Amino acid sequence: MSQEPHASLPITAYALLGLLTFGDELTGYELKQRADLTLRFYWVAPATSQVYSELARLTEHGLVEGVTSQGEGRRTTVYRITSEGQDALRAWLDGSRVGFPTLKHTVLLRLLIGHATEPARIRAVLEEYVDELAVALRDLRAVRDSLRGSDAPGEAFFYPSVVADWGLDYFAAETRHTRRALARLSEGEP
Amino acid sequence: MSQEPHASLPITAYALLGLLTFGDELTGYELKQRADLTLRFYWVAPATSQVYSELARLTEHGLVEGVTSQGEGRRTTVYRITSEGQDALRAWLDGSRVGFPTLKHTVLLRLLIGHATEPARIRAVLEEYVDELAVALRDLRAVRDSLRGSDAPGEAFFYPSVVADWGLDYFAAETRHTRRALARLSEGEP
DNA sequence: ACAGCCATGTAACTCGTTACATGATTAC
DNA sequence: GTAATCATGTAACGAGTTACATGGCTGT
Repeated sequence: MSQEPHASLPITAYALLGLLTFGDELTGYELKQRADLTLRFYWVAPATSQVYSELARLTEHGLVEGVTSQGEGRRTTVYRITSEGQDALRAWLDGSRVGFPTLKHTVLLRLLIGHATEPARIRAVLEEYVDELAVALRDLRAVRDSLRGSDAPGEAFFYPSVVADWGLDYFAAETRHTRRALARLSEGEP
Repeated sequence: MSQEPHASLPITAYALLGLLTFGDELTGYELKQRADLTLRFYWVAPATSQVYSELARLTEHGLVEGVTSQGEGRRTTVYRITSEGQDALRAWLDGSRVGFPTLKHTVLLRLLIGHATEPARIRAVLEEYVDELAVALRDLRAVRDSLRGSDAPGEAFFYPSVVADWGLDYFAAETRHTRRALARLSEGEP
């Protein structure tokens, strides 16, 4: 049970809590997999160890409860969100300042100081990024497709599908921006 | 002088080092301002204390050197990049894996678990984001405009101008994506 | 039998933040 | 004279990572 009702958690804790609101109970391991699948595009892919420590803290606060099954074999704990957890999540969504997204864009950072190396190297960096964007697009498209069937307004995966489509648009836009920068770099030299 | 030539620094150290490659010498305070002005859009706006501690470390490694002027009044230290620093920066640009950008998108995170609160709240979050994007666009446009005059290929601010234009495209795209999501949310309800 | 995945953690460490402290200089 | 800005840090802390340890289960 939660002693401190107003203890503020890191956003990642709410992110993990949010992943538990889609109707199923998950082990730490599964939660990590789910985070890797979807959350990584918009937030982070937390380390396995962090998933477990965050789950421990959420349990302490009573926002999550785990059922441990100790057969003779492997010990596993399945977590589900509690109603206090639902309340806390909603309070976070409703009450906290939104804040501007943070971008840690290693490609743009390199481009910014491009004059410190050869133009060919910068072009190579941008081309590598285009390739990686294609991979990300493919992965995210697979996720998006897996939501079909319950992505209509009111259905379970409506919001995730809106987010996935946003992500697809985002990667497509990034690809265009990268191509535009490459064209700009070619202006100077043949 | 650097004892360990291969001690790997955090990326933020290279980012700050990169800000010192535009031909001028800066105090820690000025470096922080410059980071707030441009770096924050693509990387981070490091805390003041981190700027100073990072400068101390860069100095230890011999990548930067500071000249302290102790008049009778205020003590100030102006930093410039050394040739070892130039080499290290170039080695980082050329040698390290690029890596995919990391997005910590609080808006998308909230949208992902939108079903945990009222639709009206989610719409409000998105509209707030559109407003903040407008501010960011205005700020970045001012930066971009300040580069005019030396933004042609080969000139001092060519790369920064490419980056700034990319950023402007990015914020414009984000605005479109947010509007699209808002439209999607309105499909369900009148 | 052995590799690879499932499952759960601990320990040490770094990055980066907030809060705080100090004092000089400039603008009104 | 006083508020804002310039300028430089220290201390405590928290988030998150990497490396490591342990062992059961599954497919070939």
